[in-house]
Amino acid sequence: MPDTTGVRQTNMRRSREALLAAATAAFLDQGVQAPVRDIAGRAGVGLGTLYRHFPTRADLVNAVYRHQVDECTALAAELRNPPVPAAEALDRWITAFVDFLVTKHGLSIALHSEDPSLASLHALVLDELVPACSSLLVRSQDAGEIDRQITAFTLLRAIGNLCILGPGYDRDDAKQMVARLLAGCRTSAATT
Amino acid sequence: MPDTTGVRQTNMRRSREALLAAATAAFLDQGVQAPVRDIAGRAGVGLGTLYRHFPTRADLVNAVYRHQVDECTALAAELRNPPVPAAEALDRWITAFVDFLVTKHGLSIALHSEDPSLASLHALVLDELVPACSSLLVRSQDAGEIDRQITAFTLLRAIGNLCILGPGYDRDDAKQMVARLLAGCRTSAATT
Amino acid sequence: MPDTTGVRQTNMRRSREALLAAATAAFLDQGVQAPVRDIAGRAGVGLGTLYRHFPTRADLVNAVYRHQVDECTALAAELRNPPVPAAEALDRWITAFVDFLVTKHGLSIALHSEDPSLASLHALVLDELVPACSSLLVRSQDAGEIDRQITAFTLLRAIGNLCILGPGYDRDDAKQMVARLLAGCRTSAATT
Amino acid sequence: MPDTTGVRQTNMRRSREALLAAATAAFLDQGVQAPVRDIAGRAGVGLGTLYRHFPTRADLVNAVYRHQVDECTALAAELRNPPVPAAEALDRWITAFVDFLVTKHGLSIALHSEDPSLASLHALVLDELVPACSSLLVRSQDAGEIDRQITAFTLLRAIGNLCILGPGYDRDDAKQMVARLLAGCRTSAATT
DNA sequence: CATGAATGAGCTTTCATTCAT
DNA sequence: AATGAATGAAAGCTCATTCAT
Repeated sequence: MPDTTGVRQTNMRRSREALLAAATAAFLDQGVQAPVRDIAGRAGVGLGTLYRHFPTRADLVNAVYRHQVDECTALAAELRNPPVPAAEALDRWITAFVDFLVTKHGLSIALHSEDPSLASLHALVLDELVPACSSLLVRSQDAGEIDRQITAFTLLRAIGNLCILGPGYDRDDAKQMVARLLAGCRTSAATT
Repeated sequence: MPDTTGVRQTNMRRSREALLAAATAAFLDQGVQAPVRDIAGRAGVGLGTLYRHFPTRADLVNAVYRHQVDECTALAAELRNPPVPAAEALDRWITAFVDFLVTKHGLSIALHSEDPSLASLHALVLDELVPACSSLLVRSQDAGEIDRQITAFTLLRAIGNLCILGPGYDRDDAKQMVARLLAGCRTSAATT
Repeated sequence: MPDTTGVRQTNMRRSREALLAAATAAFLDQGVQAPVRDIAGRAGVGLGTLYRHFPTRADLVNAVYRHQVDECTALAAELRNPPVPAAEALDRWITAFVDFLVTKHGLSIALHSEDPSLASLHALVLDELVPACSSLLVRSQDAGEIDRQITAFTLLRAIGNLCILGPGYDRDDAKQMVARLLAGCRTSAATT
Repeated sequence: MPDTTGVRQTNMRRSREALLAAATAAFLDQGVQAPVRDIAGRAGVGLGTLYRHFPTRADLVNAVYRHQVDECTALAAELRNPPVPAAEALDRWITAFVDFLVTKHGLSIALHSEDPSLASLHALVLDELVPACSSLLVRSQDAGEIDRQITAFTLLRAIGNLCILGPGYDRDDAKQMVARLLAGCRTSAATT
């Protein structure tokens, strides 16, 4: 009996990744509501295969966005490593975060869905992204550069919102708006 | 046979309004995806009646939000009447707009739906709200208070986005974020 | 506006009854597991109609068997009316009950399904048939004809079991076996 | 290259037996409808192995119950050996049979399934259990103790039915009912 | 005009069965 | 021979839409 485990795992991985890619694309095209059949179809696999890898729709949705969130977190870790000035570090992370959001804007949209199957996605963001942002934010606040009123969660949420694109409101608009929001969060700016 | 035309028209109007109210409420509770049956049910009319008044779902959705948009525009007109200083006028209009959005936040959500049946809703906003905002915005820009880069459309869109609420991000958070965004739009603020 | 309520109710009733008949037949042919689609098909109505009348599968199943159980109970009431001797009354009721069971033997089968959707069916039997039987049984026991150890529930259950037919075991076999079981329940008979 | 035939056969046998045990357990827990995957899982073997040993579901079902039927037959043979009085021999065999049925009550249930894949199971019972019972039954009938009308098949079937347990109807109830049925089969008892 | 019963396409999910490894 | 990943045909159920009354 030859050991075929490696090969099989490779094939499974291939299926899994095809499904993730298909789902990502489908969510972008049709929203998070995209029928699983379509996703399986795009991925070139059967329905059963989809369900083997992602037993419930929520599992698939989460996997897709966890992937994206993970990339975000990793990005944050990288940016935290070199000891850059607090303000610049926060700026750069947010810039990267926004870049990420507007590129794979499925996330922004998904984050606002009322769909109960996305409940855990919100938790994910809370658990991963908020701390990542918080560490940099607090440093900026300690340096007296950002208003202490701002919380990482609210900031992320607002940025997430600003990155929901649409006709006539593109990536550059979103980036500009985020930059202006940040400017308004600096201690020098007057608030309501 | 008595002429019942008047009565009929009254009844139709009543149905129409009941449906609009029901749809507004339903979209708030369950999102724009609310089942038509629920809406008819809330309105206390039959399904056929709903379909008579709003042959397509888009018709209903638009009607609902046109109503809300109209209220917005009226509000803008009122605010434009007294010759207040440019900056204050803009501030107050936006404050009112935000108040409106976060109260009937169905609009914010609907504005970002990918649903093709909402295409005309976007046009509506363009045609009504953008001019309303623009008049005040331009005055502020002429007074050198707001950066000339800002367009009414982008600003409205960004504000609309910031007003998408969610758990942990409530009306006050949205208001604060909008205020900070506005602060960041002032000429004194540094931008990216 | 003509009052069409009566007509509509008639049509609904027709659908309902077609569904009940179809379900009864389907349960007989294919067991209680018969697909709802098949039942709707047999009834000549759409799936939605089935769900309108019987929102859950359990509702349908119960409706079908409640009908049968009700007939049983009515039968019992009739038999109780004339003041016949205790032993004869019990005999006749059980004879009728058996007749009923072996004719519409869907009931016997359904009663033994482990399907959780049939939980309420069991309750139904308990609530309706057990008392019906019990009244006659107790009279026989008071007359010293039936062993006091026997309970109505156990007796019904046993009879129900004996009436599960199969190839080589037909109605007459079941009737004979029930008669012998009853004979064994008389006080004169020796027990284990 | 060593001769691995023996080892292989041992492994196959092991798989087979694991599958039989697993299926027996599964049928008990979940009924004869238990998913094949579950059975393979319980047995700790792959799905392919299950299909190799039992190409059709009927094969598996039959194998499981043949095993149980065989135990029954063996039991019968044992009981037939010592020359006990006819009545007692029959009593004891039936007692044992009932004990067996109510313990591994999967059999009783399976015997009444309408599933066509169980057709051959009925034949099995006919071929093995009926003769076993018949030999003892006839002796009792020859001794004038049991009514000549009774056939082994009908008796077995009736007993099998009485042994279908359920909530409120346990082993002891079944045993009592069987005893009473037997009592009713004695020549002294009056029948319908 | 209004009603709501009926329809059936479409969705998620399960599971028997096949077959490459 | 054994494995289990993949397949796809159902099944239960929802809901937009039609249309007889």
